[in-house]
Amino acid sequence: MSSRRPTISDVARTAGVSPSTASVVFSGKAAVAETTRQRVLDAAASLGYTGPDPRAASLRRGRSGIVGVVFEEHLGAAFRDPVKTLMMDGLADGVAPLGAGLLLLRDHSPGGTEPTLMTAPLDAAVLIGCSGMLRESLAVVTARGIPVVVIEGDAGEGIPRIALDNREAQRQAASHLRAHGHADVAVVALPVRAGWERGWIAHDEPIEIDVTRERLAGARDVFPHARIFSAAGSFIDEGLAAGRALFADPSARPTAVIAQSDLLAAGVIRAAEEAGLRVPDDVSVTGFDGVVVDGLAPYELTTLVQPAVDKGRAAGHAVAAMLGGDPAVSIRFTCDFREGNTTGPVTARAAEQPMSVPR
Amino acid sequence: MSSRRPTISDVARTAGVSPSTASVVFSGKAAVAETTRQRVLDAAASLGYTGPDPRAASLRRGRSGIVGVVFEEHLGAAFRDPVKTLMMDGLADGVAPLGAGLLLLRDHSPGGTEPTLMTAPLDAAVLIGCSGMLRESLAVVTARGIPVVVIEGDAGEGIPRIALDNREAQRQAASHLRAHGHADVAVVALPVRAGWERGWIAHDEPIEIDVTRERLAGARDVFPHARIFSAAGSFIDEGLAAGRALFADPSARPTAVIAQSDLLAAGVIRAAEEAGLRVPDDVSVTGFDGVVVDGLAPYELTTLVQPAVDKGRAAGHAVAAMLGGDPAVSIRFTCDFREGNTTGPVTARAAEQPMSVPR
DNA sequence: TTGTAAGCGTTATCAT
DNA sequence: ATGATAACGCTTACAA
Repeated sequence: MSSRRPTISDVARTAGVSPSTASVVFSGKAAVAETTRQRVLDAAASLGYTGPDPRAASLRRGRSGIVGVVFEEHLGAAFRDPVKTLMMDGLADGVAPLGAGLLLLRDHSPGGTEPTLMTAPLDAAVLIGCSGMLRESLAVVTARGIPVVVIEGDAGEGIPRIALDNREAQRQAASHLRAHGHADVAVVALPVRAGWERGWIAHDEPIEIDVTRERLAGARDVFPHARIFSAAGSFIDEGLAAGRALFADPSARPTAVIAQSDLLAAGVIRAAEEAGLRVPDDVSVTGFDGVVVDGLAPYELTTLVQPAVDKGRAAGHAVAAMLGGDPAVSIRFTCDFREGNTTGPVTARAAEQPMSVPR
Repeated sequence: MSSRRPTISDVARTAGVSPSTASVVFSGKAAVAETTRQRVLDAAASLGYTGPDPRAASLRRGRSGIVGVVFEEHLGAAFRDPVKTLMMDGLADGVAPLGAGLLLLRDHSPGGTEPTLMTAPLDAAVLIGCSGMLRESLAVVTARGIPVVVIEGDAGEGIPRIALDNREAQRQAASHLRAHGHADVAVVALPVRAGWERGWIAHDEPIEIDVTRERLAGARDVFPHARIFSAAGSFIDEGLAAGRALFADPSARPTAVIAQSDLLAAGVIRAAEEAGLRVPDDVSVTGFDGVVVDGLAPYELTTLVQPAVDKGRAAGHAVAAMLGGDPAVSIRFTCDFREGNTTGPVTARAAEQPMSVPR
């Protein structure tokens, strides 16, 4: 009907009050006489005014109520990872007090039209991992005074991080295996770098991804010579493929496998079953993350439970604090070792097999 | 150093040009002499200006470059569903030409501070499902002229929908089973309503969730008397539990199971194995969705492949079209029947078993 | 190719 | 409790 959408001024005029009064009616930031209030509301209703335009409000306020979440990967891939999903949950919680929503951002925008760290109206940003490409945009964002927090990654300089005791935690699992008498242990690792194809890796292979490197270091603290098969991602099928590689040669089977994620561990277990091995009697398997692996029952993984939700929540709190003017703080979370039924002592049958030769 | 962040006017002044020229340098919307351009860029660099403030730009332009995605559930739960994940992928694609990003929004805001359909600076909104609670906010949003599209749900009135031929598709799978001689078929259904606990349902049970009801109707078109076990969600473990219920009584085992999702089907298969039944020799199983079920190999589900990515993309296109002033269009997608290795003819051994009695 | 000018719709501040 | 005023920072006709 009307040529343009009504504004708060229109409402004010109709109600016979000033724009500031009308504004206050909608924001509730100050007391308004009930009769006035009602008059404004009626005017709004009659004009079809549905409340302040968030765009204008955010300009004036200097806040958009939006927190950007930046992923390194394709969005679809990111959400297949249960740990990331849990983190998102925590993050949503953590920024809730801020009244903020989460804007999904991809690291690299091929088309160029997508919103980026630089073009989106963000109040703050949370990076999940931090590859090289991102560093550049990061400089821009911090220059603009937008708080940034990095989860599982290093953005250098004074950017607060939400970290995990990956190495120490993984060492715990390894020690657990050693205490059970395991000596011939293999590692099924997360990817070595972006775009990695699955395969065995040499002992001096440079590992670009922080999480992979740290967890591997923990395993090597206990088993320096463990063979390492690096998967192409944290998926059950990748673990299955890795497990097949591990168990292919009956004369060189490890008695235990340290998987760097629960999904990989689940795949390894499946490969073991396929090879006629029983878990944990013939081979012990440890995971990492402590997520619920759909369909893994009746197994209960021996794993490191990481506080994924808390990590997300902490990131949310961190940006909230920074927005409030408080100094940025890095936090390091700790994993809990949880013994399930996928690890056990080396048995006669397992030990009977010829030891595999490292390398 | 400076008391406030530099604006484009500051840059213009420093460069000795007008604000509009500086603006154009950053937006690239018009030709600028190279020397002028460089002068502006230098000025920006010297002032530490990192580009136009997106908030101001969005007010002026009337576009924020943000599309809201509204979920009924907890974010974490939503992303555990591979179909939703795929849809998000398609959606991200679909809104890309718009240059828009996706803002995650939850249906229900317990705290009350969360951004909502009404308070977020959205150009458009996509609802995944549409529960009652949402209807109200919807009115507000549409009143404001913000385009809205609903995927898998009914928002009433003239709100465009992205739908699926659930009933017809499910009927195809059922017919396939009948053609193979199956007569004693059970259905493992998606939840009957929000908050549903798994269990058998009576034939007159009212089913509140559209998808569940439609797919069930398709199955009943062929097998009116099929017993129905409704799971609490689309998860492998739910399918496993359902399968156990189905196979518990050896004297009342169905020769085929119609699962309303691939994840449920995967669980049913696992339950079958657990019960010592071979798939498809002893029991045939069909799924729905056509997603890759991590860890299901070597089975390949007989299923209905739904174009999940396309659905998302279509939703993106739809809002893009609406933003362009074109009329809203509802789209109905079609599933493809795909025969895998989880269905087959009724065998002597399966038929040998006593038929189960419906009800 | 560059400049001028007029908002975009709201809210914070300060008076009254 | 209400109102007047002045930004918030930018973009885009239109004019030069």
